Amino acid sequence: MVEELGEQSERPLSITDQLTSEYNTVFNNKDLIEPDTIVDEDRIVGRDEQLNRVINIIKPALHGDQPEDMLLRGPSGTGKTLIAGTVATKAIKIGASRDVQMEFVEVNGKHKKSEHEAIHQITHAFERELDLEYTSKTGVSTSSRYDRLFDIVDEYLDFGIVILDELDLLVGDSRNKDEPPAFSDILYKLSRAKRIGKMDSSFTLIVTTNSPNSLMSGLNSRTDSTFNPTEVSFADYNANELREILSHRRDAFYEDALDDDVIPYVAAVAAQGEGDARFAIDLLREAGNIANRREMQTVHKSHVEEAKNQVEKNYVVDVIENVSFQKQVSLFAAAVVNLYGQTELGRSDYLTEMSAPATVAHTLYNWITDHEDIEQRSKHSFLRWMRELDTYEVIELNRKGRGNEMGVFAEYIFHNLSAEAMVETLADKDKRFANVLEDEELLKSVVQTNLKNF
DNA sequence: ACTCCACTGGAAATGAAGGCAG
DNA sequence: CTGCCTTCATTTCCAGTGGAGT
Repeated sequence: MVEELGEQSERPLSITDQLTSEYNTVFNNKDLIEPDTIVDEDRIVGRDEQLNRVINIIKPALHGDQPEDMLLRGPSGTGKTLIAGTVATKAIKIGASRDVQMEFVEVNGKHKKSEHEAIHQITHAFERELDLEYTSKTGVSTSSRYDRLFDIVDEYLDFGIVILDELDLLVGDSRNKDEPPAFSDILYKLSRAKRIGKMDSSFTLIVTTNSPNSLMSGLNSRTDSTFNPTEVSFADYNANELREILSHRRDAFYEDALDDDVIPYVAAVAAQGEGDARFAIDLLREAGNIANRREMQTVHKSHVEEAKNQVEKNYVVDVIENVSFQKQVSLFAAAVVNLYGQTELGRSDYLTEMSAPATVAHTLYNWITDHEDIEQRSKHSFLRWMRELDTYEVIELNRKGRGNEMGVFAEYIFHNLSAEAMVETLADKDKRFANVLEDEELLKSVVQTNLKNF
């Protein structure tokens, strides 16, 4: 606690000076283009049909009837979560004015590892919304987590809305193939609780997914018979819709802070990719940030061009920051090998430049963990983590051969975020990484010796 | 087609953390 | 406090895989 205060370093300008200096921004209301903002209904574009359907499905809740569960399907950034969240928020407001106690919570399957964790998160979110005392996560069976959840809904709510975002990603422990994925159990237990009438009150499930097929085929037969959602499809936005979406959020910026061609350009760039509205909005915001940093009054097309890189980088940085410490160490080791090993890497025929061979990266992992007194895990774990980071597209993993009867090896390539940026990001985040970098010459020679011996 | 070897991937085992009952 | 239980991360064991040169 006390340590946090001790970190102040000397600054050229006093804090007061800096805080009171002229504030230059192109943003009038930045909230409008923050990722998680739930916007007014009139800012929702090109999704009239979906909006109507979701509204009609939720509506019975306001009259004491049980709404259908919903499955919102479509690629990412097509407004699924936005619409679910917006309608839920509105419904809660209306409910409150009619003395119907409602609440909604949202969990994203992407960030959850297991059934237990997901249920805990839902329970925890309700506890927070309702100002209840938090109950602990570990040391308690999953089924008692469910019970706590049902108790809360029963006791404090007339109706709950649970949004399960990107649920197909919540596969849980994939060790046993015969076991259904985690989301199957979650859906089964939640929808069963309603049907069986465990509670006086009830809730509805809104599931969103990019790949409805893998979701529905992952359900086992029990779940299948209890979970029968109404499906609503969402398609990619086209450039026109993206343009309109962005125009509706134009007032995030000051009147003349946007060049005329900025919004069409952002829309075109985003439509070229995936038709992902989130990406479009991130891009617009980042372009604004860049203009601000340059202390310019207006955002230009060229800022968007620059922002493109930044946004893609941010996605990777976001992943590395949310990954466990051991995985960060592994990544750091691989990045260091890549960064300091260039000369050696270029020398060999079977090594790609800008890569790091797994074996050497692992040796460095061991070296770093020794050096910084970090707990050391097995090679197997190291390899698994790196594979995992490959599936997150943080790095690219290639399998290569070493030549005659020398076997194959894996090499890690840094595409989306350069090894240098990766090392910097991590060194920024944790002192121990920065420590390792201090002795640059030593580190360099360790890397190169190991590459030579490889 | 074969060989070598580092990696892969599944399954089972182990160990740690932490709440709960007695 | 002790023994027990659940979940989760990691380790251990083991049977493949596959790149590339012969």
